[in-house]
Amino acid sequence: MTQHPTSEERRPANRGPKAAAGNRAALVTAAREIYAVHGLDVPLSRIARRAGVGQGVLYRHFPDREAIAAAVLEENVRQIEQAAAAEGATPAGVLGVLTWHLTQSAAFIGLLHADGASGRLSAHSFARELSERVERALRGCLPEGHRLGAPDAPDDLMLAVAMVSGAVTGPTHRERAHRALAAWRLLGVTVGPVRPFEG
Amino acid sequence: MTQHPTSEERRPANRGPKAAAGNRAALVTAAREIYAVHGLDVPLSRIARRAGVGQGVLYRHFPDREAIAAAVLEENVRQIEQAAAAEGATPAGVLGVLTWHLTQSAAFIGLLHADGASGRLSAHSFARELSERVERALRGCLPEGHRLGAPDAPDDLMLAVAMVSGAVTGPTHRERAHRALAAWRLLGVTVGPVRPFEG
Amino acid sequence: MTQHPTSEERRPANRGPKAAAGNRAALVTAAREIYAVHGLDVPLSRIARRAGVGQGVLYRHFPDREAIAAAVLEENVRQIEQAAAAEGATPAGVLGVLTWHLTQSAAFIGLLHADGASGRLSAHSFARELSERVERALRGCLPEGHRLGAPDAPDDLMLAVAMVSGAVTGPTHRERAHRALAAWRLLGVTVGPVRPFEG
Amino acid sequence: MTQHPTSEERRPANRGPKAAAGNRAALVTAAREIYAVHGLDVPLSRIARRAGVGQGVLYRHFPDREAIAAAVLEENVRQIEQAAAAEGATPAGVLGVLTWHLTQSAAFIGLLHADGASGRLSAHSFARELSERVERALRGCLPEGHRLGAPDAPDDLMLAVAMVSGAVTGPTHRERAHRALAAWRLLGVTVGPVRPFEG
DNA sequence: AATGAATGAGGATTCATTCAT
DNA sequence: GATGAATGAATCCTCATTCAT
Repeated sequence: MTQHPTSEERRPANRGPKAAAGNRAALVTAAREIYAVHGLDVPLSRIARRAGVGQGVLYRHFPDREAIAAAVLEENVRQIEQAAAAEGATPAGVLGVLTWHLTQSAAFIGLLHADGASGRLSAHSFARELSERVERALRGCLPEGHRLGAPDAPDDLMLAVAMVSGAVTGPTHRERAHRALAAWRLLGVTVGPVRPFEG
Repeated sequence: MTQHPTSEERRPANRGPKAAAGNRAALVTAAREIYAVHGLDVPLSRIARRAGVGQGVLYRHFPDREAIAAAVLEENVRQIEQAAAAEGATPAGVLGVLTWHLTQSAAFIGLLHADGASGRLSAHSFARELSERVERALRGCLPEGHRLGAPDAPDDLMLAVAMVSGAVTGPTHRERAHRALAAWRLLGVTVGPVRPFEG
Repeated sequence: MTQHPTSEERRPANRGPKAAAGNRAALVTAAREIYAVHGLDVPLSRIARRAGVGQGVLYRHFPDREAIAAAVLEENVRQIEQAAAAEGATPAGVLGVLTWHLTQSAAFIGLLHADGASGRLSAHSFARELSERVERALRGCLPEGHRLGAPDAPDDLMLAVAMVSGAVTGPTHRERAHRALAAWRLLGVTVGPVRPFEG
Repeated sequence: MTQHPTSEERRPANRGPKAAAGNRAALVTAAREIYAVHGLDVPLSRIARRAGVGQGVLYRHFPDREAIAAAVLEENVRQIEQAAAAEGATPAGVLGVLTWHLTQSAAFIGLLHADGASGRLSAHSFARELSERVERALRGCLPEGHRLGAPDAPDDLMLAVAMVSGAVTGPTHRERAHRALAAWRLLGVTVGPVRPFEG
């Protein structure tokens, strides 16, 4: 993840079989960076180029377009899980991490309203799985029987997350974070600092 | 000089200029139906085919991809405006109409969180315009100085709409409407019947 | 030729059958103006629009793309014939008129090296005809048995014209005229004022 | 996501990366042959087909329409440069090579009157560059201070070349060479054998 | 195991030409 | 006779995917 040039337009030599694991990581990193800026609808060749590997390597590690998206999102989800599992995790803190990821990644936003009629991610089981992992992580750190808002609102936890994800727009990270926080506030939910999880 | 129209083949009937208005309407209808299911990122040829016209007709009526999207969305917005302007309009009623459109059209959902980093619609002025028309319509029928939620949440009206749009997912209309209502309820907002505006 | 708006983007009403002759003239004028600027490879619709008529009118008067080019060029050739037939015509004067047309019209330049392998006009008999009319007009006003340059150079009159046409390039009329005159000078030919024929 | 490659059909053999150089050469050859006959305004797909490669290969090697034209013309220019740089080069000999290329390639003819109002090549810097390389090559082998024709004719070298290029027409190579020689003769310029440069 | 060229289908767009009105 | 909409083939170009090396 560090030994690979991430500036686009690099054409490195074949670094040999040893680089396999590193290549995978480089691809995920490259994909994350590109997805963050351009969304999921990007030529795969661009990801490979930015990762500094050939097209074939991408296909070796990820059988299709969804696989790499899943790998990128998996890292987001994992951080949220780690934040939830950490010593002294608070709901506010975990939601802060979740929110941070929402502001970082257009793809992650998409994940959380995946299964929408036009969702790029819908109809892919990995999206549901990842979404459920987020849900489990969040529930795990909330008080037993916790409910947001009105008592008759069903499934309110992930509903709230989806709602916030709908609010996260804007060109700059700062602006997106601002709107996300405003959204949580509208829901009456307190959210900790918006930041990545750092063990 | 660069075209070799096969001058031998049979041509389907040219239905003549009288068909122009009908064709335009057919294109908008076809686009709406396709957008509703697949979102805005659809081959234009598909729209033309479904409308039962040649590709050229689409380009004649709509100079580019945005133009037809704008035409489709404009109808959604117009209904909301009409609902807001109608005799005896109530906030709940207008929001019901708005919500109905959210449940009908993936494209309309997209409009209301346009300007997201990866938004298909962002960076197109028509999206901003339409979005502002929705805002004006809604504000016009709310009590003076109305605010949703917490008093320090900025710009809360459209923020709430964006949030609800984030919640609208699901394969069936029924399910989408259900989630939209749940979202409004989480925000503490009462919404009238979810239905199209009918003068 | 005068009653028709030549500014592009005009959409006049149907002016009725009486306008037929005027329409033809308007088309030729429009075509000439557009050809002068953009060359022959222009959408026919553009010509019709500039002429202020429908596409169909163009096809009524000119069965194909070549026909309108021929009509435009025919006017150039006619002026040269008139210059040659006029009272007190001199070779230098007629060549001046010819040269003026060369500097005015990319299409006319093309005519005079028509039948080149890639000539847009080649393979169309009208090009040969027009070219021959130019030749007859020029020969008619030269002294009997006149020859340019070396005595063994065959067909030297039209060869010289073709050569000069090859020299006529440049963005401005002034520059093109300058180069045309320089070309004639290289051939040792005296050319009168470069101007249109005015009876 | 926007592509539906028919994953069922048989694919022609992928001849592998080794074919790259050969493909490039095949494309240039195909382009030269087609340009010679039809000029530069040819569908790129035709070139690819004649070269026996897919469309994509053409775009891989040549990013746009100009690039392949430049590659083809560059070879013409290079031969002239080599002829000019060769041991014992004479003006007549170099002009013979130049003339040979004029008779071979409609595209090369076009290059030498590039910047005409409707010239396909004008406004492309590569055309000017190549044209200047021809000029330098010719000047380099002419006697110091050489001038063609009248002493007041400006820029007479390339003017003469342009003039000859205007004269080069005709269906057969023989005829084109004949007219080219006649043109040079009219200018009083002696030209050596019309043939390609062979080191 | 990596490279990156080749393939070709698909989508966007333009325009010659026809023809209902 | 005029209008201008409709048609759709042709061209451009992109990119997912395969595969020789």
